[in-house]
Amino acid sequence: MDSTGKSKSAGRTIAARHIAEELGVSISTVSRAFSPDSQIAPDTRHRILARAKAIGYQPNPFARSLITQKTRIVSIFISDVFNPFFPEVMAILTGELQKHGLRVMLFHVPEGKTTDEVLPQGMLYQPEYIILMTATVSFQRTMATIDTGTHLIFFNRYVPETETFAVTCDNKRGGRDIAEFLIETGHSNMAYIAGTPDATTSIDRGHGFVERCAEAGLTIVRDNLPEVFSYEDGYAAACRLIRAVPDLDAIFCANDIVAFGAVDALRHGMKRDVPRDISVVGFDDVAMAGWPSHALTTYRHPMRRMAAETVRLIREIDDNPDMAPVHRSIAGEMVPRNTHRDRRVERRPGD
Amino acid sequence: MDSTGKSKSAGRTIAARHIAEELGVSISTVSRAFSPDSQIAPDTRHRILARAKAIGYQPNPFARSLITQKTRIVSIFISDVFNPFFPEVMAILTGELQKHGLRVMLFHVPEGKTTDEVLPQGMLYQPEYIILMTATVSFQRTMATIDTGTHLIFFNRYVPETETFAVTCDNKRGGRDIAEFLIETGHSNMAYIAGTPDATTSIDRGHGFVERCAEAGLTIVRDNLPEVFSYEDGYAAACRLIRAVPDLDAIFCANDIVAFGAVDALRHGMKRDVPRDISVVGFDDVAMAGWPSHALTTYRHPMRRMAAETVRLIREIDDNPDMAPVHRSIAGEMVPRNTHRDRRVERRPGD
DNA sequence: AATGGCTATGCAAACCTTTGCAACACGGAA
DNA sequence: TTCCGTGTTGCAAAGGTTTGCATAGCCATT
Repeated sequence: MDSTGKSKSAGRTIAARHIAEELGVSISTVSRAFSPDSQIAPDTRHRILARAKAIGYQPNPFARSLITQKTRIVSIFISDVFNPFFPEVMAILTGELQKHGLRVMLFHVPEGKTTDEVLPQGMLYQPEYIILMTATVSFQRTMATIDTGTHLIFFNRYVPETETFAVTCDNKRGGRDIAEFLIETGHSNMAYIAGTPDATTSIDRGHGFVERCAEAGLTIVRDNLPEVFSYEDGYAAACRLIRAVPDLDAIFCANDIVAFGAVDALRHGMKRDVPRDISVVGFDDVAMAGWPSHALTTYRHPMRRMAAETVRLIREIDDNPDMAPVHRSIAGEMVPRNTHRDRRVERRPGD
Repeated sequence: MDSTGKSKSAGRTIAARHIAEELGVSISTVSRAFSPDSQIAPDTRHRILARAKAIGYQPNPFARSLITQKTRIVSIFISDVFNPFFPEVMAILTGELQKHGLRVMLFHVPEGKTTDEVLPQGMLYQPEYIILMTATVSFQRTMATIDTGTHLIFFNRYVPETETFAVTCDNKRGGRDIAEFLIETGHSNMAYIAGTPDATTSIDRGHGFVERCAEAGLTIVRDNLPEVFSYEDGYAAACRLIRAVPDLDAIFCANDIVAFGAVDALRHGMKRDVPRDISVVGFDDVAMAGWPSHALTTYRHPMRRMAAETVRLIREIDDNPDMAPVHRSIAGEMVPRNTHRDRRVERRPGD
């Protein structure tokens, strides 16, 4: 009997039922042993938990979330545009969330598609949180998602018009700090190499930089890259700038990769001495910025703190689901290395 | 009536029931509309699917997998040791799997823990596939996992003793190719800077390299790094090697990052001219290996093809679940740039 | 001794789906 | 007309859990 199809690896999953039978209690009691603030005799709970551990039982999360409507899932949306800290961010995010009983599901938004198109797929699993590392999400979809009770958190970007949760680097402040630094060290003829014009990160860095320069009475040259942030783009942009304004004394680049391109362009392509003739400052402080071969003066992106902050934010929302959306922007810090030079000494040797 | 607690955002989830009521059919029929080879009148299916699309209904994956025992989930385990292709690999893996209706869950194995300890957490979701990018998994746990019917796939590493699915770079072949290349270009006094001795990748690269050199009658110096692969390790190791064997004419490094360290050590620390005095070859071909500032001669890691191959493998297993474990190792290719030099010309100018 | 209150447990409904089996309608063949 | 086969649909069980309500036991109070 039992005919066919039932024979393969019989009884694969262990359910609460098994423990209940073994210990002569009801399924409900087993269930209660696993919810901390349930009414159950300490001794009973202990016996159940011990037995569960022995045979490796844990409540089935699917069945559980089917009834509780709480999935403990956070969906992270990524796209092809990667930041250099991606591995660390993923490790921190996944590791910390996991520590607090949350699971990470990953969704990819391919080149030609918008986040709006992929979002419904992720929503099927009714995640409690969605972390968006992609840019392309519309106002309408954002609102529709929030309506379902899922909390949307923008990571390293934000949608200016809407009121949503966001954790970003304080890019404007960063731009200001860099301007401050360059002004303090005696620069007066500066340029900014921006990234893609729609990236809020690049825009804000530029804003801060220009703003602070303006306060000091300086105007700066700008070069808007047509495409994404890349080494080659930085190389080309630096060449263009030097041809247009030969007596530039500093270039601020929207990120380190672009800065590496710029430094190499100046040194090899345009035969300038960095930092003697001209200073270059990046943004991010990627690992190799610290290597002796580059020793890039840059601004440290608080990516790890942002990841940690995101987890903290999620826990706060967990405790208070009706919390109003907040935008946490986190400051980084100047990392002076060897691609800038203090030009004040030339003018005021006695200072 | 309805007293309390029931009022918040009523009827959030839309279920098959709703469509059934609207269209005057049973829930079963709605369900059948979504399984392609189910007996249902084409017209009925059409009506249901149309209505579903209109109100945005899709079968609840939790309830579905509760009964079908098929979760369509693949769990990926990562740790803190990252390869430089991590972002791309994740994008390819997630994107492709998603295309085929599979979902990716991410699990992190923290520094002090072994994969064995975290694996049970991931198993709770009964993934159909597990992709392991971490090293620390025991034979015993491996077998226990396979017993549950979950397919274990090692990515970029493998457990030599066990018979499991694995997709790796053909590291031995790579080592041989590099040896071949250096011998061909007239090198005869070579060294190898290995990574951590337990990493199969590093071991196999070394094996292949040494083996091919031995065939040519050459013995090589080896330097085993005490710690993980890093720029600093490469720097230190190169210094050690040069002090021990001053007339070295080539160093093969277990990866590009180490190679960058070695190049910088030779150039700045040990005052050697690379490639005039000594050649350095890396392994991976990370993005910056191609930048003019480095122009590293290296070996291209077929990481993208490996990711694609992993997806293909999963689809094959999908079609034939009893498939015997296979180890797919994928070859890369030499990428000659400017950190090596053809030394034959010095000896046989007329050749 | 009887009652009240409290704690610990069990029952059963609910969450949403899939699927074997039964029923039903319908058309064609005998 | 009756019967049978075919194609379509519904019923109900199953999957594993959580939780409101009811019950049972126990101790303490009057």
